[in-house]
Amino acid sequence: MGRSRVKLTVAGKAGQADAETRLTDGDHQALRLWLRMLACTNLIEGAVRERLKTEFAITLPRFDLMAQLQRCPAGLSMSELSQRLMVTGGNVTGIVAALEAEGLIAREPDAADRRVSQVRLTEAGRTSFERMAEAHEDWIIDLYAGLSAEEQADLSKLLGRLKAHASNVRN
Amino acid sequence: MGRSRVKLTVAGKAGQADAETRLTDGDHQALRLWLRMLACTNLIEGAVRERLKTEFAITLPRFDLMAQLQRCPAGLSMSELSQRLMVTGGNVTGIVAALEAEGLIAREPDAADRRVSQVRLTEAGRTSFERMAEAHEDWIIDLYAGLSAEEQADLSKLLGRLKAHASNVRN
DNA sequence: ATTCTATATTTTAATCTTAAAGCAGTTTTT
DNA sequence: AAAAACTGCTTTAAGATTAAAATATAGAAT
Repeated sequence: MGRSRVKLTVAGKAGQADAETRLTDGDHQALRLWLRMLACTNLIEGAVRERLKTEFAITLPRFDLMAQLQRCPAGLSMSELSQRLMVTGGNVTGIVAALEAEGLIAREPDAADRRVSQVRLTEAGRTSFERMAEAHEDWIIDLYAGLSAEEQADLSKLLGRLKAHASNVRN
Repeated sequence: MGRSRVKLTVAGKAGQADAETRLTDGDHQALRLWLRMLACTNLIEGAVRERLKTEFAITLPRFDLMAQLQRCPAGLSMSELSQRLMVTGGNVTGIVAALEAEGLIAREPDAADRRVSQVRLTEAGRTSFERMAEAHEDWIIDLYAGLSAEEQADLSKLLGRLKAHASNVRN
């Protein structure tokens, strides 16, 4: 992301160009639009990831998992987390293990079904998450502040229509 | 500016629900918009990944790298690829190695600077990419077909504005 | 020319991700 | 009840990704 011109010598995230940069006149409107949309999303997601890392030393997947747990103080099973996060079970296993090792979440065996683990935030996890969530929402608000409320509503509407259509485009 | 409590999730893939599904009334407009945008992007990107995999047995990163090379028949160095793809050099090293092993690209030492490798598509790579690119563009056109040309233009304009603003939101 | 600095690339260690295989426990069939 | 089928979770293998360290080469400064 457009850091300054400093030495992004070897390791840095390279370059200022984005997906859109590689377009040609011949490309179809939809393709151009797609690349622009991708560039936008990556820009915002990258900013969020970076700030979560630098300000709170946490990754986005872990933050997302904690967000689910905060909304369900009673706890969630691994399967429920998998569904809500829209990722595979194996993935949840790994992220839960990491957060548990950090003391931010805890697991308890389910009394009724011995296959199930109930996962919930610890007190430390809840406290930590609340601070992060507040900052996170502010970042998003700032990142979208270039659009007025009306423009945001328009954008939302167009995306809603796009989503509705794309969901139905099956092979 | 602490706002309402954040209830969010950022998507991954799998399952049916999407990021938007878990919003609450208290959430700020920008946050809702962001989650919707993320859901849209993930939906489309997921469809593209899946089809590249099932129809052409290739991953999206590899396809993207080949797309860069097709635009530059003279070849690109690892650094140039890194910049254009907006990923780190180490990442390019891995993807190039995989494509080279498949015979789709080739590397040649640069005559002028012995640190540099020039990478380009092989004949097989070019042929293969052309077929994939055509299908890819068709998929995108279909996925966006729920929006009229005007709506697509509106969306593009809004995203352009968003991108311009978000690029300037630096810490 | 020698040393210092910068650039190009690779390697390594982490994290995240999926698909598929495997294990353990539950439920349904027979 | 025994067998079969299903569910919840973990493990494994492969790929993508980054940051940071390591190499090798080039260019600049002394």
